[in-house]
Amino acid sequence: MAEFKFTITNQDAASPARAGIIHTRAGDIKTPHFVPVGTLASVRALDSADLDALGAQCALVNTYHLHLKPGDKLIKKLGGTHRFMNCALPLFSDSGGFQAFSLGLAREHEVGKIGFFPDEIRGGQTSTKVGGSGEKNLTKITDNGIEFRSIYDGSKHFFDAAKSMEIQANLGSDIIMAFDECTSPLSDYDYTKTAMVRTHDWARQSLERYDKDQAIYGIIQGGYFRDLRDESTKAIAAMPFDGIAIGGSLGKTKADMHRILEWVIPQLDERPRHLLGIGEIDDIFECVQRGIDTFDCVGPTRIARRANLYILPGSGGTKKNKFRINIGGAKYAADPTPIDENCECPTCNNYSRAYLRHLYLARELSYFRLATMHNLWFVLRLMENIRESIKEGSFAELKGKWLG
RNA sequence: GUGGCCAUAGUGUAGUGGUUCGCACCAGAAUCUGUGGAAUUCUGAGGACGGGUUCGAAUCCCGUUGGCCACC
Repeated sequence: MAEFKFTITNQDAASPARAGIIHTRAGDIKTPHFVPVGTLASVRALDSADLDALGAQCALVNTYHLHLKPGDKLIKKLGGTHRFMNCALPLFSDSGGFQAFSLGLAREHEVGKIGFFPDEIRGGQTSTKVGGSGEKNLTKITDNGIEFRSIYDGSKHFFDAAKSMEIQANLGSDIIMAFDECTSPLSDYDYTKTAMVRTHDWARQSLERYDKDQAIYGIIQGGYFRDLRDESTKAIAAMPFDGIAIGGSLGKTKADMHRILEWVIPQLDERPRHLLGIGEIDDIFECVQRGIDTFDCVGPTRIARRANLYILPGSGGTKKNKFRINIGGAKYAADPTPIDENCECPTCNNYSRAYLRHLYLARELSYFRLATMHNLWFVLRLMENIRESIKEGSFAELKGKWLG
């Protein structure tokens, strides 16, 4: 903790956006920055050398998943996560609290963090699982902690703040998260409040039990309820965390999410602010503008594996998203150009859309790496441009250029 | 040449004398936000050809064509 420090180098004049440097024991992170998610001590399809080559400054690993596989004690025995995955970059770890949601109500109701109801987002497509006949809830949550079922064998695993801190200490990550309960957009006020209150208790317990050589972020909850967000902001900000994360359900639309940030961020001091689980292209602009320093999100890497590759606005794009093409599309079958003409990533420097489409359809494993490298490169370069623009006072201009 | 078997979507197959032929792959389009899931959703196209039996045939019968197997 002594080695953890956040320096704000530039404050945007027109918005809460800011550029800075998070100094961690494992190295610096220039912000705003996107944190690639490597749940199982690996950003899917990439290795640690790829991360360096792409210019990633850090990564995020997961407590629940690594506890189950291969086990945090084993990782500790092997010298910690950095050594285990041969990655020197600063590592964040999530507390496991998100799995209260992802393995719980999210599974049951098929909803995400931003709770568009499935019928709304799917444009009339119907699913037998929509609305609540989904899969089994693998969690049982009480004020004492969360009982998880293993996704592998159904065995029971109980997490409380102490356990989460112990696991994260074993993992040896540099920035850890306080144990929390992430709620669903379908949760009502009373439930969200109950979850928030125990998250605050767990935050205090986390502070008592964590490894003081690590830096720790507290997590603000409260869903899409203004008074709960206010209460949670006050409670978490009053605790001696090194940084503040904003978690939980972010409402039903992106506008709701923006509003939540506008409620919360003005009440925060200068500690680094992390937005958990968000990171589409437009979100990055909107949230940086509202004062977020770091993001983690599976989006760029997951959609890459599922054929969606980023392109600059104005160079095509799918009907609904001008930042992506679907490389599986028939129109790319004979396209000799790179994914994006202006991209200098290792994939675009060497391969055509036609080739990538072929690899995708043929289910060649190389596709996953090439696609993931491109999307990650794309987002990381975007973050670089955003940092630069904040320094030069041209953030609003850059945002306008991208979002139009 | 003789005998037998077979013919259903681009491919491989299921099934029944009676509303719009089931499935898989495939193809096309989409979804994905602190990663359970190289996952999910939607869409597409079908009974070789010619006769016959029957109220009704993709289903039963005959022939043609094509394929497969065995024997000579």
